[in-house]
Amino acid sequence: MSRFYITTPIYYVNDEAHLGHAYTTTMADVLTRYHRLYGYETFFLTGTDEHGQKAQQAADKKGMPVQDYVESVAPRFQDLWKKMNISNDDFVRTTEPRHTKVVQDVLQRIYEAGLIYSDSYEGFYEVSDERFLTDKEMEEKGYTKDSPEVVFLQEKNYFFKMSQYQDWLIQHIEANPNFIRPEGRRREILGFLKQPLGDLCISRPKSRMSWGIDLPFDTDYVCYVWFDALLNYISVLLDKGGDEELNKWWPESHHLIGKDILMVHAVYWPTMLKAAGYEPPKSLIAHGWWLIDSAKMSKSKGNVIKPLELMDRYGIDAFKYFLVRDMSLGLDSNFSEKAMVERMNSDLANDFGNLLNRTHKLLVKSFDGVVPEPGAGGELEAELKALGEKTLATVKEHVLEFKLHAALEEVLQLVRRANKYMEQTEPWKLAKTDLNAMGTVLWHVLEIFRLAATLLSPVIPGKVENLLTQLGLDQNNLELRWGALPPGTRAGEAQVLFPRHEYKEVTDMENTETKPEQTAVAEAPKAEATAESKPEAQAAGQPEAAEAEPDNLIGIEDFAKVQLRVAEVLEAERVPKTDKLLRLIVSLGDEKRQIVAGVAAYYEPEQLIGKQIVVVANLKPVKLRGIESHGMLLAAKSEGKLSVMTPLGEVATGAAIS
RNA sequence: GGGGGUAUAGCUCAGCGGUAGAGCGGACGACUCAUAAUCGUUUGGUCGCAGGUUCGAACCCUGCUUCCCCCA
Repeated sequence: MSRFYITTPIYYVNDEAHLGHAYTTTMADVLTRYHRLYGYETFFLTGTDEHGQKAQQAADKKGMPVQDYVESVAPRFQDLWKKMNISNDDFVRTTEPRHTKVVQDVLQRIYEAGLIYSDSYEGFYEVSDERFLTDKEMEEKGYTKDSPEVVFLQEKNYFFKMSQYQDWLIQHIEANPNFIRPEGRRREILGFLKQPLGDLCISRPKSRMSWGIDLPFDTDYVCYVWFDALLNYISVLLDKGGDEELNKWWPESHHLIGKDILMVHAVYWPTMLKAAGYEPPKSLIAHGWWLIDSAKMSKSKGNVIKPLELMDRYGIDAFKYFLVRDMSLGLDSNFSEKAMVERMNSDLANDFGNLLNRTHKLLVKSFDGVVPEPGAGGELEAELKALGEKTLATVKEHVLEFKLHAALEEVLQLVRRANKYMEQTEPWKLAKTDLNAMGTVLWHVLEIFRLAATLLSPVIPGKVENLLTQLGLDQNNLELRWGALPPGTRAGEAQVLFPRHEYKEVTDMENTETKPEQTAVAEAPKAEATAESKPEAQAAGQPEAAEAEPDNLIGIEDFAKVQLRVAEVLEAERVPKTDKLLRLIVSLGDEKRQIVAGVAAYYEPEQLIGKQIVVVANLKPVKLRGIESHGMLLAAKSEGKLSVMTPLGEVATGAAIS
């Protein structure tokens, strides 16, 4: 039996899941489901990377042991994949003994083979980035030896003799054209390997960073996170069944990764495996990024698309369909909600869903919902059969080359052909003249639909289940051959499979329409610096309030509309290219919020971190510089000075203010 | 500074030596079984710029430029 082993990167446990994570995992899932459909034995692995400084820092900030912290956040990814109906076979966490054990075994083995040596290094170390900087980087980042961001360190470390595998690696890449895909990425790596390859530092002294896997030969050190993380791809297999299990899957192993981590997968990883006595994986597939307004998606730009929100609004299957359909392998794609809605409407609602709906109605009206026996059929029907069979073959070709977007387009062509066929034959007219002919038409339309549904089932498994019910079929009817639709089955209730969605573009017009709140909020960056009268004006929603009549007194009920709460600032950073805005992540005790505040001219980000502040909690979210701001902080301003409001004594974060 | 990718219709992309393509969008028409759907017709491009090779270049070569990635 053919096999297929696919992995996603293990995601950093501290990261909040975003579109990129959802995309990679969805692609891996869809590829796995296709291979299953084609009869492959499959293994699909994903997981979380839980070691390293960032997890440690996050735990410290919360004042909890790092292991506890990791336990608390690790389920976030698992829950998301469950919600997204992802069919991974296993979920590995790098803090699990089954993983750490293998990492130590491999380290020990490489060490004993004389492939690890110790050396000392000195230089400036950037704390936030966990790495040493070159002189030039120091200069570029504007650091001096006294900068708080860097410390001068001299330390001994362990190095893996990666350099000695350079020639072997070049040869391997050249001899295996499909090892790195797409082709452009392969050339990139080969270009990189023209320069001498260095050795790889694989240790971190515990004095500096202790959250990691101990080096078995020197317990004063922990293992470098990448070395640790990469081994997940084999640790699960080795733990499960030793070399036998590994040998079963490894020859058919594929790593699906983002282009940003290609270097470690194409250079570190094969050489590590080689040193440990294993073969490189069969292939690396590097995909592009989802760009938003052509900018890289990043937390600091605040343009992080939250997959959960979009899924709730548009449905999981439609969302996955869009992701798979709209990115071509290897290239970056622009994400826009508009493009997504258009894609879902035209492909899924209009072409695919509506085909089922119109056929179902005809079937019920003229055949009491029972799938008719097809007649012999003529040229048109022969053409449909030929197209169906061609589509089966082409889709499989595309899938085996990881070209899922092309595969989906192929299926949609088949669906469009079926809609056209109905216009050509007009079965609603045949209902009055020739029921046999109508039956032949309906059977052919339904057979195309069944075939298309089968070929889409890896992408929209939930909806396919629904549509099978509507047609009175089940999973066994998802056969990959023309003609498998059994006449005589009785259809179930009709339902709209994919509803159409309207996309409302947020235009300037609309912004002005909702003037009372919107205008006020939109000016928040300026306003916050002069925030005194803000809450009242906004909560009341009264433009008049801003005009400040002499006796603009309000009742207690007006004040009660404003929810003021105590928040703790967890993170703060400047919004790039602005001199007034800070982006804050605050805790309200039970939830986290992102707030953009116009206080950068008065406060350094560090001054606010850890402080308790007062925020308006029930303010409508608004985007400032493309960053969502959910709430605003209170500050007093006088004579060009500004002071952020803070409670006089210690109170619980999230406490209500009245 | 070096390496690599990318640039084709309003949008998303395919084509990679032989008369510029698809889907979406726009316009017009047809139909009415259907989710303002579907079907047909149509609109629409000095293929980033400038040179070169060739009988012939979107495609090969050289040099620029845009955006992006990697390395230093």
